[in-house]
Amino acid sequence: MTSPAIVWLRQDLRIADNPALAAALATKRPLLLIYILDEETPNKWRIGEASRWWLHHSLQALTRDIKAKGGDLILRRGGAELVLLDLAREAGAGAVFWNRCYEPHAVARDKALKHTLTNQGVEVTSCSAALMHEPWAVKTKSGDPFKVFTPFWRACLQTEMRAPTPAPKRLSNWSGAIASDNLEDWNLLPTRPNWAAQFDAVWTPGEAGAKRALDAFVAERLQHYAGARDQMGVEGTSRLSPHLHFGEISPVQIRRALEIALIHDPSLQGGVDKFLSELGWRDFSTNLLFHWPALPEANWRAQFDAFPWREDKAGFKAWAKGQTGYPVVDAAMRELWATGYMHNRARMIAASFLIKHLLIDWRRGEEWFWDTLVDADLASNAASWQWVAGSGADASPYFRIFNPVTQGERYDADGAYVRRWVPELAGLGNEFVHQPWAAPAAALADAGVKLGATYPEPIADHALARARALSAFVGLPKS
DNA sequence: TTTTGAGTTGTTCGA
DNA sequence: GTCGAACAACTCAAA
Repeated sequence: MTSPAIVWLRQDLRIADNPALAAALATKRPLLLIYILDEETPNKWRIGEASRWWLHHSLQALTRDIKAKGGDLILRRGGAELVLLDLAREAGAGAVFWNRCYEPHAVARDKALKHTLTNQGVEVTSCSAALMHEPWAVKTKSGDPFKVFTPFWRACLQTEMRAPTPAPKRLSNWSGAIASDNLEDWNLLPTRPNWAAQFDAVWTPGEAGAKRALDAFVAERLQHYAGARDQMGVEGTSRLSPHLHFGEISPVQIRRALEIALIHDPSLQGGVDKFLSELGWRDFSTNLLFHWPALPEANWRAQFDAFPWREDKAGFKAWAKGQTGYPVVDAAMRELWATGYMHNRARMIAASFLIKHLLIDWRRGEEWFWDTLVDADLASNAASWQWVAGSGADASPYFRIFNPVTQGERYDADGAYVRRWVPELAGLGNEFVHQPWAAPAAALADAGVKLGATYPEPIADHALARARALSAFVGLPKS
């Protein structure tokens, strides 16, 4: 019996355009496909609760897809390095393939594993699959990684990108007997209470679901993406982020689909350019994490180490539960809780509120998002929170403090977003739905709103909070 | 080495 | 209601 090639699937839960899988198939060895759930290796950024829900369904879909092509997916739980070495020994594997991850712990783990396996005579091949460009492929003229997005993206656009690989027709499975865990035994799904009850209606994890989401986006929303992406009450965004995070679809596949759509309809150019640059931000964030591994834990700009963050347990709790008294902030946080997702603009508004109105450390927000987002991604999450805080690369200037009322009126003008997620305010007219405290008593009574009873009073005064944040930022040491 | 132009997403104030 | 300026100074990237 020919010794098998192990394909270790991680954040690449797809069959099409999976370079590691394609490379393994090209060796003509029989395949041993494995996914490892590692809850043993110490890691502050272990997979969050909402992401566990996604992972369960994604693995279910992947197993189905692999079996349909004559293969099988082996599930194992434990410390990833030990599990993989054991499996390689058990199966007498001659080669191991994986697609690269870029989180600091994954980079270190993979490097050690490659060394050990190679010393044991097992050939190791790692591939590029998750990004448009590897983090070391796009550099400034002086050879340093970019710290500003726009020149980074310009350089990306001038750098050759790999072509997507087609889906294999058959997966030649290794015939040896290998035990697999039962997915159900991993207890990835929430119970008591099942807070993910609404997730099913919103999401279809898996490669087929990702493809459908992309097709629907291209057909229905790409045309008006550049403007509609900011409207919180409208489905104007792609909602591909969780599919991308788990690797159910790749940015290279997406770019190919956009190029094809563009050939048929040149008027899509604006939407295509805008959406590609959003994928560029995903690459940029991963680059930052790769080159500055402390990004999730430490201020990228060290002068923020002196920032006078407040301890405010009650404020944090009100924020997390969507009870701040600012309708658009509360809608955002409740959308997150109900669906594991938050609209992009709402993320900026909610994050700005926590950091600048409540003066709570961005890392508290980062942890909350990590646990509650189905698209939680170490690089994007850390880079984006630092961007809002002003402590990050190419960050928002300190005086940019979102006004939740103005933002609501501009990007949720008809109040649809607030009414959907904060139904106790649904009866208020458009002029007060973003600022119920300004409504006359009669309007509140008509709408059945009792401030402080059916909906909270604002937990911070915008003008005061803004002034406080500005003075805190001005007090920071220079450079 | 020095210089130069530019830098995701905003708000407020006053004319 | 609308519009432009101020909000600061710094860092980055390339010439």
